[in-house]
Amino acid sequence: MARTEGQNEQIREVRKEKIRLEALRQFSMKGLCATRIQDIAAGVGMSQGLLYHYYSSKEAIYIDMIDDALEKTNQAVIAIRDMNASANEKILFSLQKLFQTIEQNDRFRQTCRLIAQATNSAELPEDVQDSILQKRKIPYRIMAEIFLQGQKEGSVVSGDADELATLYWTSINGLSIYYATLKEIDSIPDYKLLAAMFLKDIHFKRDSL
Amino acid sequence: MARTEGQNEQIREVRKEKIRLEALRQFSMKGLCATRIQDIAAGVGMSQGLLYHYYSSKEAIYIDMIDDALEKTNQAVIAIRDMNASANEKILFSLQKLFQTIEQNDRFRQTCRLIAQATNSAELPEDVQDSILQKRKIPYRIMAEIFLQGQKEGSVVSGDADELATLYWTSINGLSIYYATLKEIDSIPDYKLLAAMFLKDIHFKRDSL
DNA sequence: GTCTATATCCAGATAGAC
DNA sequence: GTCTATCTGGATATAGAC
Repeated sequence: MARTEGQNEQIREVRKEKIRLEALRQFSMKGLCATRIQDIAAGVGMSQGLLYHYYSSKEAIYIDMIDDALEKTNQAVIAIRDMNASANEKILFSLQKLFQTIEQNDRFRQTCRLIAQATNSAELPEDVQDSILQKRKIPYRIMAEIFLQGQKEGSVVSGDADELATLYWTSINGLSIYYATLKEIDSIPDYKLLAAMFLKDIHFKRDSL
Repeated sequence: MARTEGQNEQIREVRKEKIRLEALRQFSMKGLCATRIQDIAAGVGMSQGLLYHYYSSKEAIYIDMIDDALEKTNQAVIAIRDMNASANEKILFSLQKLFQTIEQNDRFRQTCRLIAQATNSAELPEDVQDSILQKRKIPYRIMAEIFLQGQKEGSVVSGDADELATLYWTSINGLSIYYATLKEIDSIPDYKLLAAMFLKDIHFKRDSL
């Protein structure tokens, strides 16, 4: 009995999701160049030729992963900004969430690692690289807005808001890359330590808790 | 007139240093796999074949760069630890130096980027990767010692010293990677902001300056 | 020490049968 | 949709002449 159109569609979707999962895993570890299309196929459990029925090239898979990762990051940070809360709360909440996700979510760590690699490695065509860099700027810009809000409210330390945002994201980045390389995560620092870079009275609060 | 042995030796040394410089530049941008031996040769201004009279393989160049980078990092942090000073001073001094070097020294940024890539990308044979990870642990261990000293002296916040060291290096790492990817560096945050994660009264000091 | 030419290998991508 | 077999290009590494 022949398969219906709908069943084929379903097979495609399931397969494609498996490819994405495996591609993220491997790309995040080895980067674009050192990851072989054959390894991804083997990881998924399909032949190497079949992969080309889902993606037109290795690069296409990679770009798909990157776009997805950046898009999700941007959505998340926009949601934080639009919270009805003080900057102080937004900063603490975002850091708490980020630390928690770094600690618990393997896929999130892989995503961070992938973004870091894509941003810091120039193995893509220039136009693609540029487009990545543009999207990458959004979280920095939005965090700067939040820090500005905090400075007006008096909770955030003085200084250039863009620089504070840089410090925020580069620290998160360094941390998530670090934990992405560990086999097992035993402990992760207190997110309030990072908050101490930005919030005036955080150490006071820490000690009084 | 034939060249003497000494002159040949000298040519070799000059050439080798040029190769190292160019290899660091390119590896730090594109990683091991995406960097072609031919590009390095072209960057140095020599034929591709000649490179093999200086190094036995592409990987050999890479490993040489990594070892050198890790060695220098370890020496630097050991020198900080052995300073005759309070932990408070050691932490502030090291951060000040690091920020200054990130801002001013192109080669240093490349080195950081290379270490980050080598640590976070699994494109090397496992035994080499392991040896890198071992050497990489030393700065973390030593910073933890300094934080312990600081906790005894009362200047450093409470908490697991290993976690503080992790936060210290991952933040530095994230920052240097970020600046390594920029064409031009206009401004870099105040190093005292980072110090606020570790030192109890840093915000007080900042405001009073 | 330096170059050009070449051997060798391997991975990305395609073709065609089932 | 899936597989095996194959084409093709490109990069590492070597050989041999100057």
